[in-house]
Amino acid sequence: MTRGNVEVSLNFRQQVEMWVARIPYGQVATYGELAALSGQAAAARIVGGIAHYGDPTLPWHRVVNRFGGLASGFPGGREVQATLLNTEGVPCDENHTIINFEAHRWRPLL
DNA sequence: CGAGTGACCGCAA
DNA sequence: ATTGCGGCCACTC
Repeated sequence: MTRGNVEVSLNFRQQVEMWVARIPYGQVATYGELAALSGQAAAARIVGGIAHYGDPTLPWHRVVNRFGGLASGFPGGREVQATLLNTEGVPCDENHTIINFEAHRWRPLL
């Protein structure tokens, strides 16, 4: 409600998209993390919905589940997402899971 | 305008 | 160890 504070007035979707846009090159974040950063830790599922219907220009390929596994509905398939991450220096195994996931995980507090 | 669905997460049998 | 279920918000049909 704080008129001077823009973040509070933004909706959940807006905040999620903002956080996704802030994910740096070569790092990844989880749906739950983005949901928590947006104020609703239990709304991780909504983040997936936003990824599907939201702004496609955002780096959604840097968003994965808590296990470091790639998304199932990524445009082009998980193979494409794995290739994109690999290009950024984030290797994935044959199971479409990020290798050394914790090491590449983005830390907003950092 | 109402209801269903979704690229998830955490906990309980 | 695996399976099943509830919860949250936004968007589509």
